[in-house]
Amino acid sequence: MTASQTTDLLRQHGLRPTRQRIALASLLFDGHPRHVTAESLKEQVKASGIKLSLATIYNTLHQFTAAGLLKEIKGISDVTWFDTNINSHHHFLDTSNNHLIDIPASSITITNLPKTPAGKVINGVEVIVRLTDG
Amino acid sequence: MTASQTTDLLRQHGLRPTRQRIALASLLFDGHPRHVTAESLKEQVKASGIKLSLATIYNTLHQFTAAGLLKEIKGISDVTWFDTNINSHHHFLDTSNNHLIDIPASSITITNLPKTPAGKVINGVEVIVRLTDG
DNA sequence: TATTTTATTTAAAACCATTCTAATCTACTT
DNA sequence: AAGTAGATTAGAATGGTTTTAAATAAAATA
Ligand SMILES: [Mn+2]
Ligand SMILES: [Mn+2]
Ligand SMILES: [Zn+2]
Ligand SMILES: [Zn+2]
Repeated sequence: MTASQTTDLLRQHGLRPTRQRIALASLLFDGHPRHVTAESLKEQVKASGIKLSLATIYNTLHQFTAAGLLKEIKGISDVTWFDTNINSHHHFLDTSNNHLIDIPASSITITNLPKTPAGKVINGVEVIVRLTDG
Repeated sequence: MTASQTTDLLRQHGLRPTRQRIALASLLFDGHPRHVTAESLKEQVKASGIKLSLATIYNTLHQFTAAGLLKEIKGISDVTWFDTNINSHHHFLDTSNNHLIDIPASSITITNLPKTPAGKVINGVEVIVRLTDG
């Protein structure tokens, strides 16, 4: 993607094409799917000779997410949960009150799973069904 | 569960039946399934008039987990991930290197899902397939 | 273009869940 | 009862993330 295409993309999403956003957008939206953390992106940025603050990386990742350019992988929440149900099962996560409700393992079927990468083995499957009010 | 049954349970799992562990075990293993965080458990403990430190709650939750009495709900990891793939899809999480690999949404089927609680609506489904070496 | 307005960036501090440290205390063994 | 290994604790440290507030840059206006 050229610099001017990146600029257009940002403008189309209501974001000023600053030097920092252009740098991050051109790293992120190169056509290949990517999964990044703020730290991993900071390292890529550093490797490419650009200097920008970690706060800007966080700001930008959240702005790109709000604009629909990225999706945050949410997981269960930012605190560690412990479960007295030690059998394999899954969860509803009620985001209105942060409560978990069990879903029996038998409710979920995995079909056509891509083959696991060579030398790897499946260690567990965790399904989170997110609930909101309404 | 009586105090002596709780004591037995702890001993059976190689844990000394201390006052603190007995208190936490009797709150946790009352026969009803529970999902707790260190903070939520601290509040229950406090409400029941027992005094013990947050460090002990963390220690005990991890010891109970190591003993197989609890299961930790792991989520994706302790850092926030952002994904350039904004379509609905799922992930392998390779725990040996903390890398994510996409799994198409079509690979996962949900069947016999318990009915969503009244007034709630499903907002998203996230599946994490955990991989280890071997 | 020069000026003004508004949004953005940044370093540093704050935040918050969790872990660590090291001193004290307790359960078990002899 | 004494000794020892293990457990608890307050408080400090850690690490990812957010906030603050001052400096800078982009857009709008003249
Ligand atoms: Mn966030
Ligand atoms: Mn843990
Ligand atoms: Zn559960
Ligand atoms: Zn993905």
